[in-house]
Amino acid sequence: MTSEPNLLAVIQRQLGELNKSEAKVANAILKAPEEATRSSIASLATAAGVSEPSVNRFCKRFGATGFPDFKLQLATSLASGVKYVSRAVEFSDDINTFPSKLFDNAINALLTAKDGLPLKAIAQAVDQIAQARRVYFFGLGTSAAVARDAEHKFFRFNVPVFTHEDPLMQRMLAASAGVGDLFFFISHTGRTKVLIEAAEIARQTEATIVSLTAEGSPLADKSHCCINVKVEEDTEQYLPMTSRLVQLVILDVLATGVTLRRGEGFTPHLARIKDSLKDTRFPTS
Amino acid sequence: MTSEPNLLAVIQRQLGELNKSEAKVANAILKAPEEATRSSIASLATAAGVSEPSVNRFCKRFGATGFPDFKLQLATSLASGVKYVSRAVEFSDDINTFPSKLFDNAINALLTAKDGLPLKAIAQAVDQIAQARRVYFFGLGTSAAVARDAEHKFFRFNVPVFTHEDPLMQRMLAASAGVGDLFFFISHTGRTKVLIEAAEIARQTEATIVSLTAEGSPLADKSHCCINVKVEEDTEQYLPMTSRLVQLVILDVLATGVTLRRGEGFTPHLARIKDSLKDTRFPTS
DNA sequence: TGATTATGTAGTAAATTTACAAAATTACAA
DNA sequence: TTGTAATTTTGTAAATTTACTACATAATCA
Repeated sequence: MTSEPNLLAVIQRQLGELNKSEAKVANAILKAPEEATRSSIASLATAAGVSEPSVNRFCKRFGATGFPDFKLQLATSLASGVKYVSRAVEFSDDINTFPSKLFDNAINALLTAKDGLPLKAIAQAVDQIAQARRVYFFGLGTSAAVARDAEHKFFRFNVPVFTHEDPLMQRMLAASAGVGDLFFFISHTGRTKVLIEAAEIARQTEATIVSLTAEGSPLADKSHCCINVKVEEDTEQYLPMTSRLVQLVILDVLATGVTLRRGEGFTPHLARIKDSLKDTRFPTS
Repeated sequence: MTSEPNLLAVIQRQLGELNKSEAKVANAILKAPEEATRSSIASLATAAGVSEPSVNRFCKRFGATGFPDFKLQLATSLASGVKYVSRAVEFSDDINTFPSKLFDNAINALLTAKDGLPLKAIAQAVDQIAQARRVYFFGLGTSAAVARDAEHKFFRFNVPVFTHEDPLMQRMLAASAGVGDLFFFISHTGRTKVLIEAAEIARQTEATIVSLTAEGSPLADKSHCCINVKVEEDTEQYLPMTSRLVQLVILDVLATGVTLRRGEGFTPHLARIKDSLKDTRFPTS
């Protein structure tokens, strides 16, 4: 059963090849798709100005087993695409509206990213990280925080990691790199000059270069392996919030990938690290 | 009509408060959600081992007008991208399964957080940050990265911010605090000793203490204003990934809230900061 | 004009909902 | 505890709505 991702588009496309009454039904649905999912075959027939069997035949024509099945497909199709519309925060917003807008945008970004996940690049990056002797996470500005986060994560997963926010340190480390070193660059835009320069320098060594950045950016060009993050700038007014969230989750994916490669025997190690933090905390009552 | 983004999660959450037969229906649906959207009330009743009206009552309990409406909502919810309630990564997972699991968990966490957003505390925190002379963001471990992120964010929004990862610096700054100082503590567990100690020290001054942490934790007790993050530890194997994402979005909410308070006249300032970064980047072709 | 296709009518079957009664559970008093 | 009344939960059966099928009529085309 191939559930069509965009049923409305299919209906639209076939409009010309439909019978008169089928076209009427099509138009009625196109005019108010949401409503169509909620109405009975009788009311839709009335709305379209045709008989009930015509509606039924229309449904079967589009691959459904009947009217209820069609409604289901339509609802599914409507939901998959435009569920979370990105909504920009406006100055007229108040406490009841803007927080959920921001959450919706974040959720939307993750959903979009999940759909277009570059699995091949991720798998490759996992391989390379797992094999690396040392991993350097480099980022600047907000991406520095992401790099710092990656450091924490991978450190727990027993990968020898280093982070530096200082561009000069980044250059020097890049210059002195060798086989087994992996440089992981994180950048929202992929156009930050000093970061690209560091990547260039590293590229001249035997080191591996992986980046988490925008597709087709200068930084992506310099990398052996680039994990593309789909960037939707529209809603990002002044801070790349949503793309940063996506970056964090992707780093989590990478860390998890590395752990899975280690296999089940690695679990005690994680437990030990978790235990080591126990004494720094107040016990749960 | 508030169409629930993740109906399955809602059902899962309410499982405990359901009647016996309602719970049977819930389990049958959770076990095979896709199938449920395609079956009749009769077959679902049989599958759950209850009568048809019980299924109908179940549907109404969850805000639907009846069984067909419920199926529609369920289908919509399933299509919106988040397939399952919360799925732990297992060692048998491969590249095709675990990345989407992690994304699903992240999305779920944000959806859940969005539902139970402590708007009052957030509004209060926005007020306090907007009025503060200085804001210190303190966190340790993974929360330090979140604090660092907050620094970047609020800095852009022209709030005088400081971050320190060093517990000793945190104590000293806390000790020398005065009126107009705001300490913002970030902690996943709210039980990190050194952080709580810093909060205690700050509490003895005239400073304001805000925390982003777990409800009812020792850290929350020390705060004038606590923004609770609902923590779902179940899926968090060794890293508090999802709660960190929630923290980040909430910080974004706070920063946005502060900006909105500033009013429209503040926009040029943001544009200027954005411009100042222009020369550090390669232009878009 | 005959053949073919399209559409509607009416009846039937299926699915859903409602009303009500039986069963189970709970609360409370002896 | 134990029994009883009140309340809630659940199921049965009937009513209603909804969807489908078979067939007849209308429209279209060769």
